[in-house]
Amino acid sequence: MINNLPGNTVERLSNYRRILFNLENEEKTHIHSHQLAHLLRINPAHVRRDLMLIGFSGDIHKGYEISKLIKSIGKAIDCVHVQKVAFVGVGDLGRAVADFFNHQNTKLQVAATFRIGQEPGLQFPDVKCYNISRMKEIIRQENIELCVLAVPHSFVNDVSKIIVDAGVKGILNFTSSRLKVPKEIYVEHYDMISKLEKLAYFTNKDTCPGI
Amino acid sequence: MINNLPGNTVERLSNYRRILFNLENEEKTHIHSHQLAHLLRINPAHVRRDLMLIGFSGDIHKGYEISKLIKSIGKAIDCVHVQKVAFVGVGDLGRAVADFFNHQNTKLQVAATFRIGQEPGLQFPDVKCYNISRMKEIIRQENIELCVLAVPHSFVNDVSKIIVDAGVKGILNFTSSRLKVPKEIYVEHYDMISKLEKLAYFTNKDTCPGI
DNA sequence: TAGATTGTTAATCGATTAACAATC
DNA sequence: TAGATTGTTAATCGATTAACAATC
Repeated sequence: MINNLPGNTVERLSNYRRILFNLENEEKTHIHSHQLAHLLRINPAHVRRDLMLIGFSGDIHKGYEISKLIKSIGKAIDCVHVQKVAFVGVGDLGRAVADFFNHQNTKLQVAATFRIGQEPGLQFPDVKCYNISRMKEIIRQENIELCVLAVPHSFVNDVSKIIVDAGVKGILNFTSSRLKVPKEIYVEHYDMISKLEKLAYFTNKDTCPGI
Repeated sequence: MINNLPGNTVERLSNYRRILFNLENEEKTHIHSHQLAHLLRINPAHVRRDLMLIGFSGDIHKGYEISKLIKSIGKAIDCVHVQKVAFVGVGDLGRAVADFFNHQNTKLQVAATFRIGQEPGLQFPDVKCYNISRMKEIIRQENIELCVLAVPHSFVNDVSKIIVDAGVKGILNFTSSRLKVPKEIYVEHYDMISKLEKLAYFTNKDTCPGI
């Protein structure tokens, strides 16, 4: 891993890789910075700069070699060991993510989903769904390190406490609450309510009576 | 509405308001910039600057008056009419969002959820769930303007075409695909895969062998 | 009054983009 | 060669934060 990458660069590298996987399946071997940029709706200079940060070089005529770039991104952002992810209360939205991780050969793997107050079952192919009462046990047993958390407001404190006690290191937080967790736990917060209100604002601002 | 607010400010105003609703329920009447900032883990200057942008003034001793601030945020970011939202393929994750909008008195309202290939039912209290085959019909009938989209990769193009044809103005896109929609449709993209890979990176970078 | 907070400008910080020499 | 692309620096842009006069 390369230690000092900005968060936004890491996200973009992840995006590049996902697109490169697809291109590889289409038998493409090389891609230019402006082509990759176009696919992601970003600036070509951005692509070149990000690849510069991970020390990857392209050919001035052919562009970047796709298979090597995929490996190079892996060396930059992936950990050597596989890391397991759990979805807590997320429901259907996690399915596409689980499909991607568990079929592409990545270092992340969706190991379990949990839900509140409902009989568990096999929610997605290859991923077991448990009742939330078994969460601590399963997280420890499976050595799960990352959680996507999306339980109702009234459960947030109890559930996040269990998650942290079980040894999870990072949480992607879809609840509208700020989590009270130790500062060594990395939390990424996503608030769908404020994103929807923002969306509403921008779809309205030219038509609604303004100031 | 105030027409030239930066997107980040709109998001923060939405967050302020949500917190203010809670404080109002606790019978609080006033709050200082540093208190609001603390609750959101941001800088007090940020709060004051955002409120300056919407032309709201506080009392130098008591701080900001909560009920008036809530109204003022509404005037700044809400449209005069109620806007309806649909969740397409989102599943359980939408529940907390639906609960919030449909119980707090906001200008957004979750009017329907759709799912692929499963018998529909009443998924959340007060929100009907339909099979996706009825989507165009229902969106038109209910005059739904915003969609949260989270269907599997292979459905994205067809479903987003239907959504746009039905007249939706904004899409919160949780699929990993960039949508091909007319440019007057406002799209906000959220990519859970890259967020998880970023989370993995930051939880690992100090312990994994680095460069 | 002394002390604290607001409103607002200016400084800082970081991320994005433009520019261009080097290269083939 | 002429033209195109890379790698990299410098400029730009926007967002955040510091600072402080004004106020009560």
